[in-house]
Amino acid sequence: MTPPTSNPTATGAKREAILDAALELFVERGFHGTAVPAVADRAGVGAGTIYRYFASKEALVNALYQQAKGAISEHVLDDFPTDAAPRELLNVMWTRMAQWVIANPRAFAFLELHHHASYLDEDSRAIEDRLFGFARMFVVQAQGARILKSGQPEVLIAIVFGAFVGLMRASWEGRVELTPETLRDGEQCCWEAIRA
Amino acid sequence: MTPPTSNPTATGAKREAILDAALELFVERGFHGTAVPAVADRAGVGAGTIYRYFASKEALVNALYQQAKGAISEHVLDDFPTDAAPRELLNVMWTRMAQWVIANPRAFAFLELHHHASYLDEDSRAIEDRLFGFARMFVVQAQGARILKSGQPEVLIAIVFGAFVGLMRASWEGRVELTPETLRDGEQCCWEAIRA
Amino acid sequence: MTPPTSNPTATGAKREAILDAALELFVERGFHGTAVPAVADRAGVGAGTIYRYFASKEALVNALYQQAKGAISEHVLDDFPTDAAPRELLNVMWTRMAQWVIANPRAFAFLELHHHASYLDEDSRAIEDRLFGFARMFVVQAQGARILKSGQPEVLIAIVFGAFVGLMRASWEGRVELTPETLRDGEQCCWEAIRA
Amino acid sequence: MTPPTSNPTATGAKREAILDAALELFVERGFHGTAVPAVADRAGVGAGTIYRYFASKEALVNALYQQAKGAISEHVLDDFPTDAAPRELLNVMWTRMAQWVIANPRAFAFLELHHHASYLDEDSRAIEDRLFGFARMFVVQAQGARILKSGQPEVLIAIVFGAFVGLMRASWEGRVELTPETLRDGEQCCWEAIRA
DNA sequence: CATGAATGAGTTTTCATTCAT
DNA sequence: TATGAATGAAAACTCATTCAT
Repeated sequence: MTPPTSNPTATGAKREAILDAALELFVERGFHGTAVPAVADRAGVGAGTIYRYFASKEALVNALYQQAKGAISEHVLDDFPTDAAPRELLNVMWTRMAQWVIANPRAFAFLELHHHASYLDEDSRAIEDRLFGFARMFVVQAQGARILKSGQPEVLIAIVFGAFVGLMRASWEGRVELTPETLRDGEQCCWEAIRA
Repeated sequence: MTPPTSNPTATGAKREAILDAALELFVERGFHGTAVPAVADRAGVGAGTIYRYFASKEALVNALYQQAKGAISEHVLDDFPTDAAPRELLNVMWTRMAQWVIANPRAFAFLELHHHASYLDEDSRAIEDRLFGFARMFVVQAQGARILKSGQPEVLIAIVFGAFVGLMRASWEGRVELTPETLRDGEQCCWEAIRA
Repeated sequence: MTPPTSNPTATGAKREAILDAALELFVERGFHGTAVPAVADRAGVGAGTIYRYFASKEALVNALYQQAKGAISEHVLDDFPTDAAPRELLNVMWTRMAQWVIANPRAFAFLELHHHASYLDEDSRAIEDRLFGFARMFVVQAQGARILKSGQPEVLIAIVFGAFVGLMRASWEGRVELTPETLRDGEQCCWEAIRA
Repeated sequence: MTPPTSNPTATGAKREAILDAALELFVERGFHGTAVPAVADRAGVGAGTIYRYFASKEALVNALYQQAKGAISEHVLDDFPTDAAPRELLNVMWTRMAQWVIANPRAFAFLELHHHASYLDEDSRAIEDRLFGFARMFVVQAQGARILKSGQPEVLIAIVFGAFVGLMRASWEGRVELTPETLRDGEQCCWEAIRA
């Protein structure tokens, strides 16, 4: 009667519980600082169960990384208004990134903390940073139109993304509150940082 | 002839070698991912020797943290031209920070990676972020004088520091080259980001 | 139509598949080196199914041992020509043993490798070695008739069985080929080894 | 004062204790049936200590195998009277093998039980069986001189070595006592088994 | 002072066995 | 009856720390 996909204990429930628990603990204590049985405990499963879903602790962290990186990219780039003006493009990207971070704060923290870690495998590294690629394309266009400052496009991108991350970190650490105004102000700062 | 306590290369040589080795390894592999004997090997000392200088692995990482945080603060704030105009203050801070990071790239990476880690002790957390405090003071003053954008001063600070870190990370990861022009451009972006 | 208990392929098919798979794996990797799920995989049954036929992994290895030991004894001793001359008795025993080993090479290897293992239970140990008992009886008789060398009968038996096993091992390891001539020559050697 | 080599706790004492303990346990319970901490307990060292001397459990079993195989070969072949008559050659080989087995019963059992095991590495397999090579050479010579039976030399060798192993196993299992007479009788049986 | 061999607690991982389906 | 997902006890192995030299 109940469709299988709506059953909360359906296929994948344990896998999700493990991923959730691992995300929390890897953010709190780091990869090497987190013992597999601790993940199992928090997920409410036996220690051996983790190895039915992930070949190793490394496979688990990589699955988490690829999932999170894919999810933020998809959220930001889905139906992206490619033809909009640069100011509007910044607004869309900034707003969508902020939405995703607010909805998935731990996943964002996880991505930041595990960026370029030695236990990430080739697949994780190979996930081209689609956000970066997109951003670069638009920056180059807008530089051509003299709308943005000239110079290496990577510098402008590093500044905007850096500022975004700085704001998110300030929020985790309780130094600023992420209100709509704060976000809008931050976005405007970034626009003025890069416009010609 | 030379009194042992006054010979800087003799007395502190091993301690320095241990700190250097630990800095490298903690950046490469993280705190929990680095074995104490590995630090000893890279430092060229016996494993037991580390415990003559540091009570524990945690004490070592905290010493490193406090040393690095103190060093960058001192480099930036020493003889700080408190009375200069806001644009000049940003220039001094940005330039000195960049100088220190270029001279101590691993130490800066270490500070970024180990920020707020669970194994940092009270002393490490208690190092008030003097840079932050200074910056906040000037931002508030300049906001009062309508030179900077209004709003929470922490937002402006998060944006500028975030952009700085973003630029440094882009440099480690080879996406931008840290030339004097790049740095000057980045600084100018930040100024335009925050000025009223 | 066919009563289930009399259908040899239906009723015992899974049990046989499990025994066959276990025989292969125990020979390849040893008892402790073989995982129960690996046996299930090779047998083409579920892991839980094994426990419907055998109470434990130990029960499985013991069933295998007793089956193999019983089978070789039966093959050799069935309708044994008790009254034949010693030379003829050796021929019958040697020939039948060789037949069985050629037909059941893995079972013979299994018996050799698991002889006196700590996980064999009392029943397995208690299977009096009927071949041994028979052989001893004939050796003692033939010694009495001055046809075989005098001395402890167990020495002669150990030599003949040892030589037989040596030949079989040389065959597994590819050092000799088990042709009818080879077997006949080996038998003749053994006869000359023990005759008075 | 005391020369280091005569100090019972000198270099290697722990390594020897580990090898001895492992030899006993591998014979009693097999490779996979023996836990590393059990070896450590019996050797009177900490579990971690084993890994200071051997890279892994596999490295330990291989060291043991190579040591034992080398020792028996050396004992038998050292100063071998190459020019003696075949009957004398058999006597020397048989007697020396028996001496070594009586002095090192567990090591011989170990070699028999771990022969061709899957966890032996290339080096262990590569130890050419020098005894075999020697024996084959003499058998071929003696066959040329019509002193031994003709046919594949490997068959005669398999029979003699098989008989020897059979006798040793009968002794471990308490079926025969290894007196000088028993050994001499066994040797004579083997001679009559193979002579032309 | 400096060392590095030694250790046992803790880590990742495997596996015999159970049990809900 | 048959299954295979789940498990926890136990395996191999690592490493922070100590201490005899």
